[in-house]
Amino acid sequence: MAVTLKDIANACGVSYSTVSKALKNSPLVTAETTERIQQKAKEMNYIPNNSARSLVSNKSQTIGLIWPSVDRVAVSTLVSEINNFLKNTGYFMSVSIDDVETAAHKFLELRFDGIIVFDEGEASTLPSIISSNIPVVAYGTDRKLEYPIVNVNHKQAMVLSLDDLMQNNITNICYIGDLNTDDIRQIIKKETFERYCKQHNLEYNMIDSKGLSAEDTFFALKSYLTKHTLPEGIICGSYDITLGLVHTLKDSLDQHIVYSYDNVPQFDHMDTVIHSVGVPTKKIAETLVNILINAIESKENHPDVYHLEPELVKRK
Amino acid sequence: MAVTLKDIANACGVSYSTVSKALKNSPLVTAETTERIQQKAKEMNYIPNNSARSLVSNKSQTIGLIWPSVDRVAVSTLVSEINNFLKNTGYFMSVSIDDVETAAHKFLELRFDGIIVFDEGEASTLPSIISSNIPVVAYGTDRKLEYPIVNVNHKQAMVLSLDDLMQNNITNICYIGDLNTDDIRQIIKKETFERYCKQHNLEYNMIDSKGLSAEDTFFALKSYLTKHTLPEGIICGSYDITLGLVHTLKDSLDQHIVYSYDNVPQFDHMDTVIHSVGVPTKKIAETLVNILINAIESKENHPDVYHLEPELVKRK
DNA sequence: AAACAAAATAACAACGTTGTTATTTATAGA
DNA sequence: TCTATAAATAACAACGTTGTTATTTTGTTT
Repeated sequence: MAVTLKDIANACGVSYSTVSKALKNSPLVTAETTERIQQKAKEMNYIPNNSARSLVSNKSQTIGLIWPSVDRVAVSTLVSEINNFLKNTGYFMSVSIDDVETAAHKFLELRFDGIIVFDEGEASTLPSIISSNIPVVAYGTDRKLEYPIVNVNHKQAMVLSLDDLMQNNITNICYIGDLNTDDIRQIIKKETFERYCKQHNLEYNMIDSKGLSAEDTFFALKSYLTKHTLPEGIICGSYDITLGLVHTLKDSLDQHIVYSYDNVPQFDHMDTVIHSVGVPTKKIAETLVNILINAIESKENHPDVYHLEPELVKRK
Repeated sequence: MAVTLKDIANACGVSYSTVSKALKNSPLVTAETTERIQQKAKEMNYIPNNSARSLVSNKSQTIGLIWPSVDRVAVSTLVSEINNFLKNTGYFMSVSIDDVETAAHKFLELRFDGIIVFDEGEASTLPSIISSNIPVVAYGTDRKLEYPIVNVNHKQAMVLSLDDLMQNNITNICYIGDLNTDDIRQIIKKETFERYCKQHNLEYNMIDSKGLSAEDTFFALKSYLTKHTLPEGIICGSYDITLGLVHTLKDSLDQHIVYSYDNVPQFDHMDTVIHSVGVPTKKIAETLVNILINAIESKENHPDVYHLEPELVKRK
């Protein structure tokens, strides 16, 4: 059985409430006894019981992150950064790869202090019962929810890429992305691309990557290329889709000018020149964490939509 | 404030202990009142408090998984499978991407029921204080620890590949893997390869991928190929390393016969022919979960070493 | 209708903490 | 030495559950 405050109290000949205070360096306990108690606690390998703590203080110092699509490479970078920021703020991050509803429900049972969820459209919307019981922040798209959402302005990212293509007089272009999906982020990319092209009378087409993974894209492109060719200018809907493109085109990639969504550090180390648009991963992570911690500490959860402006990073 | 048993009791005009029993479908409460109470509980959006439960029952129905290297693709498949098996057994999986010691300590504070840890050598060994307080199972290598460890027999996997190469009369071979590391799994691969080649008088060399990621491998190979060429037979130390090789060789890959560690489903969908050796991911996940759940329910944690035998999957 | 057993529900202690209140001990001033 | 005060420590209630024990209600038998 695990060591409790009472065990330490007995070993030290004091009451357990004194032990509790001593371990928290309370000024109510003399320095001398504090020292003695802490010494003993370490010696006995005392590990505080978070359940008991949480019960009385309503705090667990833990944040739940809901990440149903573990296999996406681009996202793992973001998850890593979020973990770093949370750690600096004194919170522990617990990740669930279950579906949004299951994960959120369990996080509530565990009385975690907050939830970060990757919003991927209707399917991942948290019921209001949940969001009214615990601070939630979503990373996602343009829509308004019952909790704050950090939006990386996919529209503007698309416009940045297209403006740059126009400036380089490349008018024969395509967009490769997940075209048939509920994921609003993907819908926005597609629609912005189409609207822009029509407005500027550009020659364009859109290629369905049939999914968001590199693998999906690889197969989709392989089949597409048996009948068609790719235009000079290419915009890819995500880092993983870009990987799929690179894998498909191989050596002939340098005949194209490629722009990719997701401003992840990986692009800097690639051997092929690929421009990228997006908000730097660190910036996204920092924003998500700040909003959530603020909501927890102020006990106010405003369902605001935060817009982070993307940057175009051009590479040589 | 969250709804408690007391709130439901008041709303129903019964005592809270009756509510507790009713929600657990205890035969001590009449079917009629059980129905009425469950109805009300749902209506009031009651969410049980795991902290209170855990305090009295010493169970959290939650398993902690320690996964410090989120960026490895091959591992994410395994993590996914583990989650599935745990869910079927009635446990929730909470993932931490913190370092082993930090994560394990927090899992203990949270009074989780068990821990799964990816053993990557000395640096990831759990102190005995921890393993004596909670059932632990490791996924890793050949060594004996204070808790059970599932070993995928990397030695045998290497022998399988080499035997197959010999049978095909390919005697000019190389191994691509992480050569300078503490990770015992990598050391075993390297040493087994070397010993086998010497014993059979094979012409061989070993190429350092300088890391375990596809990216690391890509750069290492790029630089290696400026001075050398690759032999016909190639054995890659992991799925990610193989990805790096594929990315580097591109079209000239079919001049080689490639064997890769990690028996992940991804290989089946690749366009290039790559043989793979390893224990199927599902098998590993199932074994890990079974051992852990057994240890939890029997309250006995034998520090056994489990050997899973790898399979060679040849592709056309 | 009284006596009893069985069924249903209520009351209570415990789990390991924290924060508040009560008690003991030490320190000082007269 | 005795009181007044401050400092140190102890005792206690509370958090939301579960499982055990106590009490009330219902039904049956005579």
